[in-house]
Amino acid sequence: MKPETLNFFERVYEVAKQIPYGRVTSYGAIAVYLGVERGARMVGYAMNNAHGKDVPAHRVVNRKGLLTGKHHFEGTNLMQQLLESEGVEVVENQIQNFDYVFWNPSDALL
DNA sequence: CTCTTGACTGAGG
DNA sequence: GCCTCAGCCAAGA
Repeated sequence: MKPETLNFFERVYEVAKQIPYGRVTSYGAIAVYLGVERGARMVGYAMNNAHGKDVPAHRVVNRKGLLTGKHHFEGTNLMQQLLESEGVEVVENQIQNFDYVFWNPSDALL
């Protein structure tokens, strides 16, 4: 697999798929890992297109650990349920102990 | 080609 | 710590 040949979206998917169980990361972290430090929004944009793929989009939140993309999931709290089923505590769309469950691709895939 | 729209982020008040 | 503003890049109309 040559990431350079993959489309931006596909690269985002590859990173998202590598997020460990029970962990989460941010759009910005993925963007930085992809070399597009200013492309955090593009990551979210890609996630929108990730629907229907094997991409754990529920493990990707904004830098505050807020489930800003929950409205893109079915129902009103599916995203939160998925996270809690993995052991991630979520209250009011806000991930608890965010620093603890946060997974930095640039650090893990170093 | 130009304009709008975001699942974002960092800086400033 | 919260709110607002502006920059950011890609895709679609």
